[in-house]
Amino acid sequence: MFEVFKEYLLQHIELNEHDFALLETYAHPKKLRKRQYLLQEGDVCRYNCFITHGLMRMYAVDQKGEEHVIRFASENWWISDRESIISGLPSRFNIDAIEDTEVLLFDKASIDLLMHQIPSFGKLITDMLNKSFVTFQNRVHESISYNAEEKYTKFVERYPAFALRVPQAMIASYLGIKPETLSRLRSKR
Amino acid sequence: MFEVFKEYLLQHIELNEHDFALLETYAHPKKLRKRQYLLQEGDVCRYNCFITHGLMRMYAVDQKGEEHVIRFASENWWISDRESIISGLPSRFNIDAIEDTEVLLFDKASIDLLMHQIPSFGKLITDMLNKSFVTFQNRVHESISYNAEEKYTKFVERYPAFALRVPQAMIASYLGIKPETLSRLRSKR
DNA sequence: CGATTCTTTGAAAACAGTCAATCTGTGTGG
DNA sequence: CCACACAGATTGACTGTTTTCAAAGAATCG
Repeated sequence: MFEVFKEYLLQHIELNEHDFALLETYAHPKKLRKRQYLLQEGDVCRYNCFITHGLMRMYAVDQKGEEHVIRFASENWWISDRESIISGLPSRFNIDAIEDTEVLLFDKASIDLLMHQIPSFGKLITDMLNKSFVTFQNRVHESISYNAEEKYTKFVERYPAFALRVPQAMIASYLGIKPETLSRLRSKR
Repeated sequence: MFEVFKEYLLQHIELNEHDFALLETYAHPKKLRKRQYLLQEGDVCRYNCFITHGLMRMYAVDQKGEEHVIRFASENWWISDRESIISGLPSRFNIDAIEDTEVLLFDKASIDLLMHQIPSFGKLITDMLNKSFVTFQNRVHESISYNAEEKYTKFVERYPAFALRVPQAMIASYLGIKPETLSRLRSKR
């Protein structure tokens, strides 16, 4: 489990054995079964979560009880409610497992300490935040610029793995359209 | 012009006169007339831009020549194409002034240097990135969860000043709807 | 298998977009 | 100061897309 994380780190930065040992000290492994919550609306998000295996989603539930998927995340991605971690306020979002999933959890204090102790790890985390920012900015761009069909096409191009692994209704939710609409635009080619 | 920036800094962090002097050294003031570009599609974005007076927008233009507003920014906000600054690649976006505007420009090297020399300024910039991230995440959330009328209502609640200062057609573009549609949903109350 | 969940399909209604014309307010040049 | 031009906003009639509700058909899991 930690091996996957080690691989991930090696692909981005250079670390010695001492750094790895330190990182491992603060990593809390956890296994989640399909449908199991990592974070539930109303709770404070305490962990930055690195996914070593599996697939998760972050979503909000509106007044009508409908779910709206904010993002998906699979192996070698981070997921958490940044807003809640930073502010210490209850989250408005849920995070749960779409498949059986294995993660490494790092609480806020650990991340701060590790970023400080291992500057290259700090840079990695900052780069990750920058990338996430750009990803969301692009998502906003696509969301306001394209119609349902174009959004779906772009989603499949960008995330072919998600298109296969995620139930269609959740993809529809992610795109901001109804499952019936997605089914229909898929069927006409 | 720098005074506005100084006020902004004082509201967030504590700095001594030496820090202010250093910041001022690297701040390049610039005046933009209404409709003037700060960044044009295809150019590399070289500056982080702090707005001291006025109002700007960042937008993309699609194949049909239609503009899609990614974000607005006014006094005491930062604007730039982060993706282009970081990567050094040409920007897909335009940034221009909606009103006559005054800004302070900081190139990438200056920001890096200042963040390093003045840790509290570094924290401010990081906090700003975190805030921007959360803002875009929330925008995605609203964009996939609400219909045209709800999006407009929330926009007015969140940005009452923009609702007054920005032409309606640009607000429509920001919300991902047509100007006629916005006009119509405004007129029924 | 049987039960549950996910997907597809149909018909009608609601919503948003298109195109064209008109209206409004602003600012400019004569 | 007026007349005009121009950009922005509104309105109408129509088209097209997406949602809604309901039912039936697959697929998956214990």
